[in-house]
Amino acid sequence: MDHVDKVLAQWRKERPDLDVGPMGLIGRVKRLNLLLAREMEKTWAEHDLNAASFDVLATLRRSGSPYALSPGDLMTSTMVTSGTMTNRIDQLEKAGLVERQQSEIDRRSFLIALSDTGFAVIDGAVTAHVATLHNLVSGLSKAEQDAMDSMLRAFLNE
Amino acid sequence: MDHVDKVLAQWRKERPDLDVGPMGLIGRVKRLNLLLAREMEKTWAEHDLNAASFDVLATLRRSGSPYALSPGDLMTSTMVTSGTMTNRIDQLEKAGLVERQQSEIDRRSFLIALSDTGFAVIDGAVTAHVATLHNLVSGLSKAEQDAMDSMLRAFLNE
DNA sequence: AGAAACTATCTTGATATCAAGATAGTTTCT
DNA sequence: AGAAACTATCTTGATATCAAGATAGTTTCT
Repeated sequence: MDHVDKVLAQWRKERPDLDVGPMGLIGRVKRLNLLLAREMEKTWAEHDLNAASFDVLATLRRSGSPYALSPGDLMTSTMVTSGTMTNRIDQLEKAGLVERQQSEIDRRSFLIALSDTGFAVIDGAVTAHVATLHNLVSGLSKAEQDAMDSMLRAFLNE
Repeated sequence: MDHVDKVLAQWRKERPDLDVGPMGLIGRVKRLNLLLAREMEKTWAEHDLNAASFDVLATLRRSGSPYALSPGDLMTSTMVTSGTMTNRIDQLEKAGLVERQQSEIDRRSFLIALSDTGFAVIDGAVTAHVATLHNLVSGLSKAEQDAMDSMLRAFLNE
């Protein structure tokens, strides 16, 4: 009888006309997401990063050499708006983790490149982050993890 | 080969030393949550509500007659801070959906009560919301839904 | 060549949230 | 009774985000 079960019980009493079954599943997805986000934040904080800055640095790092993308590419990958991306880049630049490089061919555009410090920071943070992820899924067997992943895929592609 | 698979492929190339398996599962939980949240927002918007206001009104409605709780109780149920709750209540009061009632016994405290309009609005919104939830899970069979719910429970209780 | 349409990025103003602290009232202890 | 500790709620100041629009530069079309 967790929090979600209590909510369902309340609705069944107050609104017996509704079939609230799917609310349990969807409520648990939300809670799991929240729990996972909180745990991951802790690891990032140990490297002086947060969800936003980790997101940008990791996108640059995994894009491979020369570890540079345009703000537009970063917006697409991270699914934030242009205003948000400008703000994120400003802060990362101020912290010395990335630098803006003017494009030679199109003077409207920039490349956002990892600095040497930025590269070192994100490499350390990713290593720790992956270790945290292993911890987070350790309560499920490998088979359960695979089953859950398959179902999530099915859910996402419907 | 969805977005998450592409991210994993990039990491495997750039950081072959890391076992990024769990990143797929956790990344899909995040994306599913985002997708679900977006769909639910649409239904709420049709009733002039958003996640925050639906959250508060639904908590009051399912608490049963007399549909009134203290700000402290609402904070616990909805997991937001006191400043956030004050702001939410201010707006709901301005919209005429709830009213603040001074407690007779403890003059520090209030009860936040659904107004008649508030009751009608949340009852209509919940009915539509539950229909949306049924739509969202319709891609999975009943058996799959149950299996996924069990695994989410296991994950949450570890 | 020059106008119109398009593109890349940044700026502005508004919103929801949080952390920390303020305020007002209540309970406990001596 | 009065002080100390506690409680319930609100206020303040800071942050990240978004939507809309501004700015500067590029491409396409005639």
